[in-house]
Parts: sequence; C-alpha cells; structure tokens
Amino acid sequence: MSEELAPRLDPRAIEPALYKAWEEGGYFHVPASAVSEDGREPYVIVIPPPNVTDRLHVGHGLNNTVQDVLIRWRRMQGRASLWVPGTDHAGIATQNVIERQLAAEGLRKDDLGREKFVERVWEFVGETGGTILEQLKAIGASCDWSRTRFTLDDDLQVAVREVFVSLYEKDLVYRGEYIINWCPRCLTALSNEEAEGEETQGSLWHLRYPLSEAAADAARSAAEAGAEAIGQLEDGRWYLTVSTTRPETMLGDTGVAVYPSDERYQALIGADVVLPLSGRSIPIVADRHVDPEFGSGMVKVTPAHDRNDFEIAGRTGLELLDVMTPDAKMGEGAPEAFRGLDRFDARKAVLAALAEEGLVAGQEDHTLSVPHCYRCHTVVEPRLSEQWFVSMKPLAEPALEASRDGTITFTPSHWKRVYEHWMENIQDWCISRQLWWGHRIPVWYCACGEQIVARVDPTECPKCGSSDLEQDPDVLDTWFSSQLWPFSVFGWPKESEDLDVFYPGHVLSTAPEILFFWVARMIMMGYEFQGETPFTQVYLHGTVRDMKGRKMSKSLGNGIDPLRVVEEFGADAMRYTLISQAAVGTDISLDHEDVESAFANGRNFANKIWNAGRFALMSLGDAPVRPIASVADDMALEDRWMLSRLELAASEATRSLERFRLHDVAEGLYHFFWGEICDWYLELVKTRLRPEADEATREAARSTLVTVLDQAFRLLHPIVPFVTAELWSRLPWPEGAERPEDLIIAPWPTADEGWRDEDVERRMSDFQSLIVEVRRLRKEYGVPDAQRIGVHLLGGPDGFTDGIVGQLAVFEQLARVDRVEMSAPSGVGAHAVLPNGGEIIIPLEGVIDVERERTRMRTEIERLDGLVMGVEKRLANDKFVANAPEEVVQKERDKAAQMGDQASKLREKLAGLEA
RNA sequence: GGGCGCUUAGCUCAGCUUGGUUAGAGCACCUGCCUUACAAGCAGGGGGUCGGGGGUUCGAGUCCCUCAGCGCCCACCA
Repeated sequence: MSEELAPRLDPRAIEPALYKAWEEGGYFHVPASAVSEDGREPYVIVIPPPNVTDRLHVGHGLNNTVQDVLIRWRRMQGRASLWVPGTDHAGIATQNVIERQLAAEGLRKDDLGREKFVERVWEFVGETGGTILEQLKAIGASCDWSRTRFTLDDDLQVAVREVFVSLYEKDLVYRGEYIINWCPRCLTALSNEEAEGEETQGSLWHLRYPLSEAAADAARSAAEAGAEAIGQLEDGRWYLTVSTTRPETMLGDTGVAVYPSDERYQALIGADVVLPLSGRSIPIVADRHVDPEFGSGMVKVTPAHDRNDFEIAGRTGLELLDVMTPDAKMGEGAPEAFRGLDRFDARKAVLAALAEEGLVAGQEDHTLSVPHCYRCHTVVEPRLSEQWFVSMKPLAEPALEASRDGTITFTPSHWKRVYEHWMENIQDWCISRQLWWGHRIPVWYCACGEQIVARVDPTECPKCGSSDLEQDPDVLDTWFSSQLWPFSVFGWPKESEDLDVFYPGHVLSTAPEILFFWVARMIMMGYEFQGETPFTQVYLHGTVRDMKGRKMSKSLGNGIDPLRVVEEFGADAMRYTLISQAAVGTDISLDHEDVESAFANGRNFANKIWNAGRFALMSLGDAPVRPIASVADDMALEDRWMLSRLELAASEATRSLERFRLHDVAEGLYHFFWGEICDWYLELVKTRLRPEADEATREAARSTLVTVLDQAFRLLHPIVPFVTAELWSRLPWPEGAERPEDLIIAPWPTADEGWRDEDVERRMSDFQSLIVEVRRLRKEYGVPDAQRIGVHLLGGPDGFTDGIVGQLAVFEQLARVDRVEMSAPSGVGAHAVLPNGGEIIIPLEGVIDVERERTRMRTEIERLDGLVMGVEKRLANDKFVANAPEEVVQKERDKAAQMGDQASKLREKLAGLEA
C-alpha cells in the first residue's frame, strides 16, 4: 500500500491486468488430476455454446455472469470448479450469414458449389469464430480456455456419427416420407421446435365444391334432411361447402372427408366431387379426424400440404398430390394457369377464379397461429418430403423419470411441469436439413439400392462391391450435435479421465427459450449414451427486456452492447447490475435509451467499494496488524457488532447462492457493505484509526477492519471480481495468518467463527437509533450542520446510558453533539423517545417553536396510541392468545408495553410543555 | 382449446414456499450539506386501501374461490 489510489474507480485501469493475471496464474484450468489425485470434489458447468457468428449481447452477459458467479463461488469453496467453454456451428444461422455475404457480392451458394461454400464458411468461422469467447473474457468469465471446443471439431464429429449410427442400429433413427415443416427461403426442413407459431389475423374462406352428376340424388336428400352445407348452384349443380385458411392448397385436394357416423352425409360417402379449377374428380371419404361440430362438418383433404390431411390419406388411401415447388410457388401438380405463382399470389388468384364461378360462399376473420422459420421468419410451409427422424418416445422415458423423481431440479420450479408436459407429448424429431453447413449425415447410397449407415466413410458397397457410393447430401439439425455437448466436450466416445471425472456436471444455466431445443435433448442423450443425467440442476434465468417489455434484439434496435458497458462502467458494474436484477423467475428490464442510468447502480456500488477500500488502506497504513484473536479484549461495541454482522451476511449469502437466489445475494451484500460497513462501521472507527488514538483501541479497530474487509471482499468477489481482487491484494495482513495466494482462490467465508452476538446487535441497534433520532431532530428544527448542540439523555433500559458513555466520542462526532448529559434540561427542548424507552431532549432555547413541538408530539402520541390500541385489541382476543405461538404473543406484549411507555413519556412531556 | 405466470411506492421489482413487529430495496423525487474515502457522495424526509370482489382464520400482501387486465408456453379444429 505505497501508491496512491485514484479517488474514482477506473475499471479500465485494473480489469484487463487482473484478468490476465488470473489466466496466467492458471486458476481457470482444472485438470482431471485435480479431482482424481487431490480428491477435490468437482463442480462442473458446461457453457451453452453461443453461435460462432455471435457477438456478445446482453443476454449472453447475463447468462455468463450467472455461470461465472456460481463457478467462482464454488472455486472459493475449494471445489474443482470447471467451466468448459466453446461455440456452436449453428447450421442455418451461420449458413444464412454467409449466404447474405454472397448475396452482397451478387452470388448465390450454387455459384460456388458445395465444397467451395463450406470452405468459405470455415474461413469465415476461422476469422470471426470465437470472437464471442474473447468477449466473454471482458466480463470476467473464468472459463477453462484450454478446453475450448467447437461443435464441428473433428472429435465432436466422431461423437455425432457414433450417436447417429448407434441410434440407427437401435431403430431409433429412421428415414421416411412425411409432412415436415419446410422453410421456402432456407430451402430446408425444420423441426417442430424450429417452426415458431405466431398469432396472425387471417381469414377463413368457405368454398363450394360441385358434386358429380351421379351424386345429385344423394345431395338432394341430404339437403332436404337439413344439411346446410349442401346446396344447389344457379346452373343446377349440387355443391358442398368446405372451409380453409389457405385456399391455394385446394389445388392439391385429393378428397373431401366427413365424420364416419355423421348422419347428414352418410349417403354422400363414396360419391365424387368435381374439384373446381382443376376439374379432377375426388372422392368423399369418412375419417374420424373430422370434427362434425366444426364448420360444415366437411373437410377438404390436401394430403401433400397438411399434416392431418396426410394422416387421413394414410388411413383412407387418398392420393398424395404435391402442387408446390420447394420455394413455395405453384408447381407441376397445379393446373397450368397457376404454375409459377408464389403461394400468396396463388391464394388471391384461386379466390378470384373461384369467385368468378360463384364458388366462394363467404369469408370471415379468423385468428390463427401461423408457423414461421425461427431463423429467417419466413412463413413455414407444410411439405411432403423424405427426411431422417429420431424416434423420441423411448428416449424421453428416462428423461421424464429424472424430472419426476427429482434427480433433476428446475429453478424456477414451475419449469418442471412445462418440461414434463413436453416430454409426455413428445413428437418424433426431424433431423435432416437441406443445408451445406453442418454435420453431414453418415449415410451412403449405392446404385444397387443399398443404404449404408456407417461410423467410418465406406469405400465400397457391402452388397454389390461397387465403389460408386453417394453420401446423403443433407446435414443434421444443429441441435443434434449440441445435445451431445455435455459429454462430447470431454472426448466421448473415446474413454478418458476427463469424462470419468467431470461427467455428469452440475448446473445448466440458460434462457427458457431453449428448454426443448437443447436442455431436454441433452438430458435424453445423457441417459441414452452415459446412462445418467448430464447435470442435476437446471437454472432458467429471465429474459433481458427494454422498458417497454420488449425482448432486446438486433432487429428491434433496442439492444445494449455489453462491451460498451464494460468499456464505460466496467465489468463489475455490468455484473452487479444484471445479477441484482436477476430475481428467480423474473425478466430483467433495462433502459437501452439511457444506458448510464441503467447501470448506475452497479457502477456506483463498484465505486463505493473502491472508495471504502481506498480509505481503509490509507487509514490502516503499513504498520503490522495484530491477529484478530489477540485484540478481542480491546474491542469496542462496533467491532463486535461488525463481526457479528459479517457472520450473518456470510451465512445468508451462502444460503442464497445454494438456492440460486442471486438477486438476494447481490442485494444482501450490497446492503451489508454499503449500509453497514461504510455507513456505520467506517464512520465509527474513523477516529480510532488515527495515529494519535489510543494504541489498544486503534489496534483492535485495525484488526477488525482488516478482517471484515478481507471477508467482505471474498463474499463480493463472485459478483464483482475485479474491484474486490484489486483491493484485497493490497490489504495488510494480520501477523502470523496465512495469506491465500489470490482472492480468486481464497476460502469462502464459512460463518462459523462464533462471532454472532445478539446482545451486541441489540445494543448497537439502540445506539444507532439514538444517533438517527438526534440527526432527525436537528434537521427538523433546522439546526445548521456546522452547529454543535447539547443533548440530554434519560431513561432507557439498564445499562443503556452506561453504554452510551462508552461511545460518547463517536456519538458526539456522528450526531454533531458537543455535550451529553444524563439529566433533564431546565428549559424547553426538542423531545424524542427511542424504541428502547430512552429519551432524548435537545435544549434549543429560542430555536424551538413550542407550538410546533406540541403539535408534533400530539401527532406522535396519536400514532402510538393507534398502534397500541391495535395490539391491545389483539391481546384482548382470547382466541389469539390461545392460538398464536407463544413468542408471537410475547412479542405483542413487549410491543404494547414499549409503545405504551413511549406514549406516556411523551404525554408527560407534553403536559410539561403545556404547563 | 389446454397449461403456466404476472398485477405491491412515480418506474423496475423483492416479500407469498412455512399467515403473526409499524410491508422493503434500487432508481426517481423533496430538504440540507463540497463534514480531508467517496457529490458516482453524506444526512434527513415524502410517497403504497399490496389489481377488484368474496371466503377461510383470532389474524391475510401471504392460503382458497371469483372477476378483470397483461404476458408466456404448448396444441392438427379445417
């Protein structure tokens, strides 16, 4: 502590150097031997790998701060605390970025060809990939960087193949032609999770389909029987009515369905309909999927463009007719007049053509959920297509059980139900993607018809011996590789000490958005391939939103750049601000238009810590510090109080961390440091620390101060690592005590020193209320700050006034008092009664407005009387006394007595004033 | 259509699991202070019928029912 510290914290001056020192000190690196040889208990978090192309946004800031807080805390607890970093190749997202780049150059991906395109992506990823990991360092993330992985690394590719082939061998991966979600812009299949429904205001059109001549009699009798959906056109033809929200799909209709036992239409089952615009004859079939209560009770069936219709066709044998091209234009199967039209133009054209023929029966407003591509937001088109799927039901069983039996816990707990509901209703997962960037599907096709699914690229067909094999052109859904992340990062399927030691991990921290995409699938894969869960605690934090409650996003332009926040206010300020708002289960809102005030709280706190540390270091000086135990006899009330509060703060912080109550940890420590250490302790010991103070009392204060700051910095370190580390390293150290090498590994306070002392806390509380009351009276009567006053103290519990005598010096300083007397003053004065019954009277002849003082006292008496009355009413209630716990009743009695006492003292005083 | 969550000070939110001091915090606001750690600060203060209604209870912000408003998730009603 030789150099002067700046009066204002400059994070840029300390943060980069500290981070570098930690990294070089090897504190982030955890080899397997740390566990296997040292016997330390592991604590493992595997990072949710951000997309390689990502830049750090405030959501990452929050998620990674949460993880870092947990990792740093456990590290200080002596755990082998490992945080594995890495990035995800993010199939569609990354491919889209490159495609946009190409578009800017006037190119399309086909101009390059697959190989060149993939090369180009690798090049891009090589240049910018991992930028986000570098950015994580700026916020202080203490990852084991030596373990950084990428989901497309060679050995992770081995893992992906092993899983695909192994699932195939277990009949859990299959290929088939089904209706899948198709993005006509990305030109790829999507999983159900990747098709995000969005409430949209659309229309429901009612269309008339003419029936064949042969069905006329059946139609007439149905109409006469009251079937409203059946009618007669002007030209005499009979028609039926169907409804749709997507009229263009009618071009692909291959049937009309009714509920099997729907009496209205029994006669029509088997009859033909003449599909308008196409002129094709399509049959009326019976299928249980139809809800006879809805609409006309008749449904147009478009098997190639609707999932339900596809299933109806499967049951009834209706034809599949694809009328669209991959980019969602009307195609081959559609009547010539419509070919080449975009689906939405075709919708208008179809409606116009139908209207011309008098076949549009009506249109009504209809809100429906329209699926959009989660990457490019294009409306997803259900499409008949041959794809690879994972059969999920068998995989879900152990993953569901793990939640039910509590092996895995969710914080906040309500996500447990959401997770279980999804698992219970799980659908098969479409995993093939018509993209170039990703894990290529390890399947080869031979001209002889053989399909080869292999871990290693085959050179010849095992059936016909041909070497003319073609690999499946598709890649796997990006989540197929990220679901293996908790064990693929440790080298699986190779056996390794890392895997033995660090799997399973402990906490998975992420946003709820990817609960199904990722978290659920990791759990399933963990059970399938490791036989146990990949982690036991799932912590789902809130979303960062702007002041209007909108999610922060690039497209809305309402984001906050966390690197700018770090640059301007420091990583500590950002971390504290985010964590202090991260109450379990709630979103965080920050004002993107006023970043300074959004992070002011964190910045101010970091600065407060800095200044308190600066003051302490200056006051402590270089002289040796005595061990805390050796100064116990010389301690003042505030020293004992401070140590007692320290122990309370430590145990509360630990308890909150264990329950992921990070918001409580942050606020609790904020209050402890600012409200107790700074506002009270430092003020109380200021004079005792001066060189001219009595040696014994000075040394007791010095030892206590060093102890409390050392411990407070440890408690604060996980949240605000930089400012605490900088100050901690400069703290003088008690003689004979062992000094940890760095704050980052200093043992976490255990709060078991036996410093808690309720009597001390109560006495201190009396003393604090005395000071606050004097200050309040001074203010109330307008006594200038500079003016010293005299104070008379009366009454209070036994020992109260004696205690004050011991604290006279600080009392005089903190309350700006120059005389304290234990007697009643002769003249009038400002009067107050303390909670413990003690009375304060400040003689202020000439200053006091007697009338005002009376009014004030009357108001106070009234307030107290009201309270006492309430309490007495409760005490008079036999049921209360009988039912309430003993201590509650006792508290009420004490309260009544205490307030009654205060009131009567005021009354006495008031009488005196009035006389 | 199901499921879940939210509604507490001007703003953002704690507190509800396990009912029991006079309901808290940060920011904002008002007043006085550049008191040699800190004006990004210090000291003091104002501000809430805990969304409406009903119920259980000696006692409800907390538990139950109900209504209203907001939000999220899931779902194949054409």
